[in-house]
Order: sequence, then C-alpha cells, then structure tokens
Amino acid sequence: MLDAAAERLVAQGYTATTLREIAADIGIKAGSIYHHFESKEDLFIEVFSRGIEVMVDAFGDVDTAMDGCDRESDRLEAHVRAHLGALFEHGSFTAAHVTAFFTAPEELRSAIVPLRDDYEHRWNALLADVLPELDTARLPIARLFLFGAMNTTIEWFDLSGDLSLDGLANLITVQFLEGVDALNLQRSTR
Amino acid sequence: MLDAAAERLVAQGYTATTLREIAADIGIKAGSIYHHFESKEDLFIEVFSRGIEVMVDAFGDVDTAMDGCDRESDRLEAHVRAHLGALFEHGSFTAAHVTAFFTAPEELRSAIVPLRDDYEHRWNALLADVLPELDTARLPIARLFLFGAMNTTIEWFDLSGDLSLDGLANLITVQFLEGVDALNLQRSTR
DNA sequence: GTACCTACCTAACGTTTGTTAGGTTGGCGG
DNA sequence: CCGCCAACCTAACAAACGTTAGGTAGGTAC
Repeated sequence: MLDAAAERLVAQGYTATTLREIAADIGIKAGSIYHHFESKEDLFIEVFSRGIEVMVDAFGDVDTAMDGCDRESDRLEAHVRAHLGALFEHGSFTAAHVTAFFTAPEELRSAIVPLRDDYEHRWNALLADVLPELDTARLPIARLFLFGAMNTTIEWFDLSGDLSLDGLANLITVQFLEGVDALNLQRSTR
Repeated sequence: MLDAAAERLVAQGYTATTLREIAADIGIKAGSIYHHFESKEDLFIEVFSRGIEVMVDAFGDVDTAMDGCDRESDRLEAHVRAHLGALFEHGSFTAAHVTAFFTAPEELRSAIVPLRDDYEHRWNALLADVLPELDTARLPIARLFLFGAMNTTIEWFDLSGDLSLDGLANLITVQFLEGVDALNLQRSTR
C-alpha cells in the first residue's frame, strides 16, 4: 500500500493522488485506508519518511563498505552511486520524495524537514572530507550543484537504456570533480 | 491573471491550484475566467508556453549581444545568467514551468513538449560550440547536468541573500567547466 | 462456544472542484 | 440615442474529494 502510494506520488504529485486510486491499486476500498492511517497526510508522511530512510541507509552502507578506501574520488563516486540506487532501485519511495515533496502541503513538509537536514549534513561532511581544499563557505553550494545533477536524473534517466547506473554515477562524479571535459576521458560505460 | 496563475503554480502545483483562487487573486469570480480561456487546461498551457518563451527570448538576446565574443566560457556564463534571469527576474512564468510542469496532466504536457525541445536544441548547439573537444554523444548528458544545477536553484536560491545572480551564474559555469575545485578561485561575488 | 480483534466493506456526509447557462454592466461606434 | 460587445457576475450543476459511522467476515485466545 505504501508502495502504491509512492508510485502514484511520482506520477501525479500530492493533490492529484487520491485515496480511492491508491485503494483500487491494492484491491481495497478507500475507507479501509483509515484502518492503517489517520489521514491522507499521515499516510504520505510515512511515504516521504521512508524515502529519506532509504537514502540514509544507502549512505550508511557505503560509509562502512568504503571504510579503508584511500582514493577519495572513489568514495564520492560510491556515494553518488548509492544515492542513484536509492532513486532507481529500491522502490519508489525516494523517487516519490524527490519529485513530489514540494507538491505536498506545508504542514506535511515541515514534519519531514528534520530528516532531510540530517541527510544533507552527512553529505556536507562527506564533501568536506573529499574536498579538503575547498573553501568551507562554498561547500553547501557544491552539494546543491551535485544534488541538482543527481536528482534531476529521475526526469530523464532510463534504467533500461544504454547507460547503466554505475556509468551514470561515474559521469556525474567526474563532471562534478573535474569539469565537463573530463566526460570524454571516461571508459565507455554500460 | 496569467501572472497570478503562474505564482499559484509555483507555490502549489497544478491540481492544488484552483480557478477560484486565481480569480480571487485578481479580484474577479471564477466563472469569469471562462471568458478568456476555454478551460483550466487551456489557461495553464498559456502559462507554461510563456515560461518557455521567456527563456527562449533571453537566450536569443544573449546570442546577439555576445556575437563578437571570443572567450567561449564568457558566452556560456552569459547564457547561464540569462537562464537564471528567466527563472528569477522575469515574473513567475519560467519558475512555474520548471517547478510545476511535471505536476500537470499528460495531455497538457505533450502540448508543451515541442517548445521545450526547441529550447534544448539551442543549448545543445551552444554547448557544441563552447566545448568542441567534447564527444558529441556526451553532449546531451552534459546539458542535463547543467540544467540540473541551474533549475534546482529555485528550491534554494534567494535573490535577497548574499549571493547575486551574476555570482551564481559564475559559480555554476566554472563548476560545470572546470570542476568543483574551481569554486575556490572565483572572485568573491555579490 | 464465546469473546475479541484485525481487516475490510457499505453508504453516506459535507465540501470543493471545474464548468455552464443566463443575466448585468459600462463604454464605444454610428 | 441606440445597438453592440467585451467583461464581468450570479447561481447552480455533476462529479470527485477526504472522511466517518456502523456493519461484516474470518481468525485467534481462552
């Protein structure tokens, strides 16, 4: 049911997604939803929360897996790959969060913001490690540029296309670190 | 009236924006809207179209103004500045387009897509000029990364903050061309 | 077997939505 | 002064929305 709600969110946004649709998707009636959640808002708070949860978990997994890694650029790329994985491989929760978060009412958003902030702080810390040369004042902006590149991929990237998620993560990382010309040098990825 | 509709779109998305709200914003009643547009869909097609129009015009202006420019990076930065200007300085049409386009129903979107494609082609041509070294197969991806960085600024950039639009355009451009470390070297902008 | 609980259903409620038919107003052209 | 038309209004319409009250089926506990 949360899955169905997340998928509808991605396709239609918050207001256009109706409880009757979600109920129909999983073969029950709209009223029955209220046995599990207090309201529409309550349901979608759970969906958005899981969206961040998936991201945070993926981030944590990479942190432990890459513990003894000395090449900082590889560590960054692994995290980029994990973020993209959360977007495309672990259900629609994260995708729903990224696409539909700003279509949700203000009260709902403010309940989610603390979780978002936590995730952003992790990225700030990571970037501070990977880019020790970078002026710390520019760090949040660098993160926002990177997030922009990563998150807008849901509007165009196709998992079944010629480019794999590994390849995409590699391209995003090298462009971010070394600039657009570095896209040439990369191994032709699949 | 189109302005009011665009502003509501930015704040609330397509479905959450009601004709009664728009009417109230400009001091008329909901039914009167139908004297100017055939339907809600019709009204928002016009809003989205103008959003692209503003971008395309801004792009064209820079093209003529930068005609005799020899530094390609300056030309790119001017176009980035123009795109950001369309987002933040010329009403809410472009902002509405970027934030709410995917919250609109499919039929409406497909009416707008040709205009979008035209604008994207102009950017592809520009990037091909600015980056002659770049493998043409990577060109659309480079554009998508750049668009990602530019368009997500509406979620965080504040015109009244410490960073000016000129400064932001400069930061985006150098990060795009030379990588994140180049953010350090830039003049501290205002 | 009785009590109970979870998971669902039916049927409606009040509200809001896009939309429409028909009426009113004010200004401009002749 | 008359006719006309654009711009607006009123008042309602059917449909769809989130939500709720009350009922039912099936399983588990004792």
